[in-house]
Amino acid sequence: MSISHVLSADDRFSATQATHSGRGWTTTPLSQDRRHQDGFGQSEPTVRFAANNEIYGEGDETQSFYKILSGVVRVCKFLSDGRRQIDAFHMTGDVFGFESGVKHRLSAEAVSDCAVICYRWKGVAALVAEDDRLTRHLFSHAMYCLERAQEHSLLLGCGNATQRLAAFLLEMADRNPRDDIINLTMTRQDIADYLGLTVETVSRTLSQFERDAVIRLRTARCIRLKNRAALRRLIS
Amino acid sequence: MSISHVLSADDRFSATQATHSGRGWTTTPLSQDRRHQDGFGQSEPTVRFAANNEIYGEGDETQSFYKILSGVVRVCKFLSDGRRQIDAFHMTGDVFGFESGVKHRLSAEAVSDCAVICYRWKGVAALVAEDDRLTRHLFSHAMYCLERAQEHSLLLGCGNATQRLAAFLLEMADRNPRDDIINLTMTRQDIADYLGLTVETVSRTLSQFERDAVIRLRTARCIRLKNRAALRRLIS
DNA sequence: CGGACGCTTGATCTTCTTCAATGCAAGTGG
DNA sequence: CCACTTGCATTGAAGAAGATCAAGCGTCCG
Repeated sequence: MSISHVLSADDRFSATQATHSGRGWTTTPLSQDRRHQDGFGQSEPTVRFAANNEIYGEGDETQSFYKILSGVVRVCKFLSDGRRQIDAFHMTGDVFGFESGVKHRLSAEAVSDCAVICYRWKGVAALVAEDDRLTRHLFSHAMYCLERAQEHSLLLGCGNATQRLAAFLLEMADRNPRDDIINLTMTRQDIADYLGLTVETVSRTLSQFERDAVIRLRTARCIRLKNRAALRRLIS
Repeated sequence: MSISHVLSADDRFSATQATHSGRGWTTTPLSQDRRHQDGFGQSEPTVRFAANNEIYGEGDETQSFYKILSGVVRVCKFLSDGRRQIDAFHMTGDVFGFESGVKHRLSAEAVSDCAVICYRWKGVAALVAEDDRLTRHLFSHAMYCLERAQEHSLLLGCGNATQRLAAFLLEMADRNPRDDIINLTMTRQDIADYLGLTVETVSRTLSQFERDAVIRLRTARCIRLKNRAALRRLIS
């Protein structure tokens, strides 16, 4: 336990604390309702964020990184012309906000109501100096993030709208392999900003998938995969 | 020295070994003409690759990672339909081929004739276990690569052709800040595959930059930046 | 010299974006 | 309970950016 559990995706805290009680969400980082003993020599606060609230902003100091207990988070960058690129979606068990610089290069926002553990730290150097075992964990995590970032580049560089959405659906299905039902927490706009497309194109492409009997749109946010193989064939 | 120099971009070996003597390049990983004492407890071979030769391929075992003494390397992925996405270009001093998995997920090829130091290893775990100081270096390196991968995603997701090329030129200029002259080692096709465009669009956009007096194309591969500010304004 | 290769340029076609309208479900207030 | 608002999603029509197809051009090198 102690340190190593920080980065393991499926520790027991995720399960026990995931249940949140109705309303009562806070709009700014407060409401620490329970503290974890986490091997950092101090207890770590659980913080809740309401949907669409900022967890940290571009330029904020990197005083903490986070682990999701429940909910979905988007990490994104805002451009001067108002557009937005979403770098990644993070779900229960994921660690995010872990950057080596003094300031965050990206923002993080709650897609849905969220509960996260907030790990305070004093920069990579300090952390690494005091604990080699943790270093190794964070290291693996960095390499994992790197792989995912590369895959994302690949998708954006090579794929057309159809391929991007196929890849996106498979990615979401992998995250939550409960039969073939995907519960999208994010809006079409979020998906568009993640895939470098427009809302309209996302919507049209999903509709086309449904006409082709590849998926079933039970509701806009609840999708049933009817033909995974067809999706895989699209990206190949 | 010893370990830390492995990942420092500007160590003295880069300079002394960069001079290669005309022809005589090998087509496969051989020709170790000098060995470095590198703190790994064994000497590290210098290997040379001729332009367009493969350094490692997708699916090859990750037995080594590399540091460039001279030349340019592209790290890329080939798609089933014959297309190619270039993930990154690496130049003198850069480390590449460093992956945590058992097999390489990408290929690496020499863009120009290259000389690289080849560091053999037995996986991240083993390396990390035996040397904490090295771990920290590799860790920083991973975080640096992650940042660059994220920037690349951002570019591919949000930018149009003009913005992608502007960013590319500035990136190249930063790498080799010798006045305002950029010596591109790579072909237009390489650039296109890096930016998710076609050769024609790359060529047209560069021509447009020249018409707008933003750059001067002294030759196809030698570009003079006449108005850096204008390029920066394009990406903003 | 001539062929190969890489680069540029033009004309056309496709795909995605943009603009605009409509639909649809949830929440609110009279 | 029903009108009304509001936010998100879908759909259509028009436009633009980039891809594709097709020549040409320059340069390097045998």
